Amino acid sequence: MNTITRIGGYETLNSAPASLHADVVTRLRDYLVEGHLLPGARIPERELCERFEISRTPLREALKVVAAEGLIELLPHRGARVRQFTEVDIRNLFEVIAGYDFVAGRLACARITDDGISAIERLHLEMYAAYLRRELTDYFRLNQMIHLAIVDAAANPVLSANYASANAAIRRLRFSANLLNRDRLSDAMREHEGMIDALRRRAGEELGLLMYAHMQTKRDAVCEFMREQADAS
Amino acid sequence: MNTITRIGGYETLNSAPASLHADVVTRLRDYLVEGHLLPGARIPERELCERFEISRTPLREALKVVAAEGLIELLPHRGARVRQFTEVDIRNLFEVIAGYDFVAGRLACARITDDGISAIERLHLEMYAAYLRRELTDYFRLNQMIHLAIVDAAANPVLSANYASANAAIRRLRFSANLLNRDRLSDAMREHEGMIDALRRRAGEELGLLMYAHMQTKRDAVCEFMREQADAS
DNA sequence: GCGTGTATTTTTGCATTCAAAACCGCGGAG
DNA sequence: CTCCGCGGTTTTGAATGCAAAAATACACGC
Repeated sequence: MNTITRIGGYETLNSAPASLHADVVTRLRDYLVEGHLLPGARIPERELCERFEISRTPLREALKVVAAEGLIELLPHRGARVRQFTEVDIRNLFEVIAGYDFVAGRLACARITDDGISAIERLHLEMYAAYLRRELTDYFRLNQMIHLAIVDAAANPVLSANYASANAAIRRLRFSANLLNRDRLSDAMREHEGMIDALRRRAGEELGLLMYAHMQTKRDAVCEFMREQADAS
Repeated sequence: MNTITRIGGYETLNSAPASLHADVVTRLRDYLVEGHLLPGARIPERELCERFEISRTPLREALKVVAAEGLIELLPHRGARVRQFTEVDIRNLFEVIAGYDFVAGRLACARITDDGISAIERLHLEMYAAYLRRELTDYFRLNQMIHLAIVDAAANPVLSANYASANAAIRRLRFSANLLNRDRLSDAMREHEGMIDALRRRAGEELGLLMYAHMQTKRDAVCEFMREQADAS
């Protein structure tokens, strides 16, 4: 028998067969992150009930939770809408995520195993290969995996949960931004080189600051991209 | 007429007459933070319904949201319990909060007005006075206000919301820890002196690192306190 | 033809209902 | 005496129902 699946207490990351409620929250979040609904679109309660084969009550509970996470917004008597992130929203999110990366870098150096370092080095090499081949999908995926691996190495479930939540909001956006800012890739690669080096030396303070600066740079790149998009339209 | 009260999108901090749902979430959170229920205690659904004069549906929606925040945990078919924070939980929370403080310090220096700095300096002096008089309640309250003021000065609603949420979990605990670790107060005061000085010079990088280190120190003090408490029982 | 006021439909928010699972007290077996 | 099992009660989780608000359709006046 599996262990009890606690909800709250940051245990929802378990892949255990969670309760219906937790399951619905996860499915709803994924559905949104995968971009089936356009930003600003009304969320069709009735339709999602049919899709998930549940009644309105559990769906509405999930909507409130996802709204609290910031993926959607609830307009009184007007239903739920897919959150429209402005440039300022994204900027704010990146600044918080940069803080998570800072903490992750510091703690990871203190807590990661040698095998953990090797694993991240391998990911880094793979990412470098993808960079050379200009395979942006792989590059992006590996990039994400490296950051996640460092966050996980910090061995702090609270950090991991918050990081995941904040990232959900910007995942899609970041990909498009990377796509259109190819020229930024070489800088990002250089920054990653430095990060891996600091990790290898377990220089926590240095890694933390590097990761923070790295995310601030990304923040600026993404925001610039958003402004271009906005101007174009 | 008042503006629309958005929920999600981090607008819930507004003091606007929020929807019933947002209101219930706030009341429930406050009720928990104020410590009316002992950690580990079952949350009496029926009773809270009567207290808040609502039916079970909106209360249960609020329970899921507060569970996602980590204040309570939901045990399938066994109801909601007030979260029992272990020493490890608190340690993890403090590490994340330290990250928020780091970001807040950096951004505040870049964005705060001169008047804002003056206001914080005043709070600092008041806190110093409370420290000299050993008025711990005031000291603690002013301490919190200073940290909050710096976070607000960062002008990042995402940061503010996350900070508030993380702090809710440890507010009570931190107070008891301060109470019993009087000898740590002078160190804390010295650290605060340095922070105010860095803020005055708008030395963001320095302030960020000072605040991070300050919270790490607090983390250790609180965790030590928790271990003592645990050993004593 | 276009804007406006009104009636109808739909959707939302909450209360209530209902089945199922957990709790509880008690009796019996080991 | 302790442990297990069993029926009744309580509590939980989810579906449904219902009133109110919003969206929509539509007719009327300009």
